[in-house]
Amino acid sequence: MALAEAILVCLTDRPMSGYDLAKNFDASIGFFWRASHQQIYRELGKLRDKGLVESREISQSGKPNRIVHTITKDGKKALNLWSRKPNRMPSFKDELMAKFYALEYMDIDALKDQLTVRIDQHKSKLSQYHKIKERFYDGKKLNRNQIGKLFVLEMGIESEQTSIHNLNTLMEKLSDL
Amino acid sequence: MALAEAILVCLTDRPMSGYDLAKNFDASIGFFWRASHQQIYRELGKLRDKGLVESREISQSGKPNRIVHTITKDGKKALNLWSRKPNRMPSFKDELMAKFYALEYMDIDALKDQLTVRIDQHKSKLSQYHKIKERFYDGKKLNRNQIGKLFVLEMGIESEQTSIHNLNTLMEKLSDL
DNA sequence: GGCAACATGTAACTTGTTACATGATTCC
DNA sequence: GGAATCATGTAACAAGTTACATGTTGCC
Repeated sequence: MALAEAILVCLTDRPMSGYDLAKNFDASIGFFWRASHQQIYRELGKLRDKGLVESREISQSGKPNRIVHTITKDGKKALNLWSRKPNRMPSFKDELMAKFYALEYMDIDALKDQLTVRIDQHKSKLSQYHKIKERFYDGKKLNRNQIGKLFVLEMGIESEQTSIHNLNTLMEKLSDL
Repeated sequence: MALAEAILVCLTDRPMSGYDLAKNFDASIGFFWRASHQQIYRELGKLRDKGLVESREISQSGKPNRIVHTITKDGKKALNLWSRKPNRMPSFKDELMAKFYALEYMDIDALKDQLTVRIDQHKSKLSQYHKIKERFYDGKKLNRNQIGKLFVLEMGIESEQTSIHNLNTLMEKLSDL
């Protein structure tokens, strides 16, 4: 159910096309929700059927036409309703960590390479978050919606830093083996 | 694909029934992989078909019979192969955090209650991890398999602590709003 | 000429969730 | 008498992944 809400949440910011949403998921809400463009297009269809978003096509010369989706009043009501419902356990899945659970059967050098890759990914996320913070939040007057995003962004920064630290420790331990 | 491997990883410890696995997922590997018992039973059927586990029924008086699954040589080979493959991006989904992304439309008091629930869940995870550490790892001689598990467990402890800290901060910010 | 970005989608498949179903034993 | 634990499963549905499909503009 919650992909629908994640999309609605994004659309409270501004009307967006499926393509915009897919990129937006990677850039901002992607810290706590991921979705591929196929999923997003499918879900947008359902949201339109339920009247939670309104879609209109915008002609563009050269490029293909965009279909821009706007959240409706019913969509906003749905968000408020959702806010009062209890949450599912956050889902978290990490293959790399699972591999450490059977170290005896693993190729240790391969794991080290994979750790390096993972650490780099977290570093690039971290610098991305820092850039977003500087650009859109630091020293700006913020409304309630923006403040919520800033809170989550700051948590994202903390949690990326912790991940990098923990993975570096793991790498050292693996090397000392 | 990786649920199969998560199950195999658990079975490197000792042969287990579907029921054992479901509980084990919650207690230990659950930090980085979750699965319901329905998923586990379905996947065990596939693993048996591929010859990666062997299953035999054990009669019990009173209780229903258990079907105990043991990892085979092919299963161990599959794990080693897996260890050399690159990992997917870890998947992470959190409804509660998503809600902060559209604060304007949310019921703030409801969110505070949900934050309290979440913090308690992390606290109970943390104390569970501490107990496991004391009981099975502290002051013990460990083989390579156990060392890997300890590494991950220590990461789990760190990351629960960070979560609790971050969520408390979030709660304060929400109250100051 | 080739690749990336823009832009939307379908089809087939695998995973994950929810609800249902059975039935004994133990504890309160 | 009722709930929890032990133990295994099916069926239906929702969510997520992978591969395919199309066609333009702009950059190197």
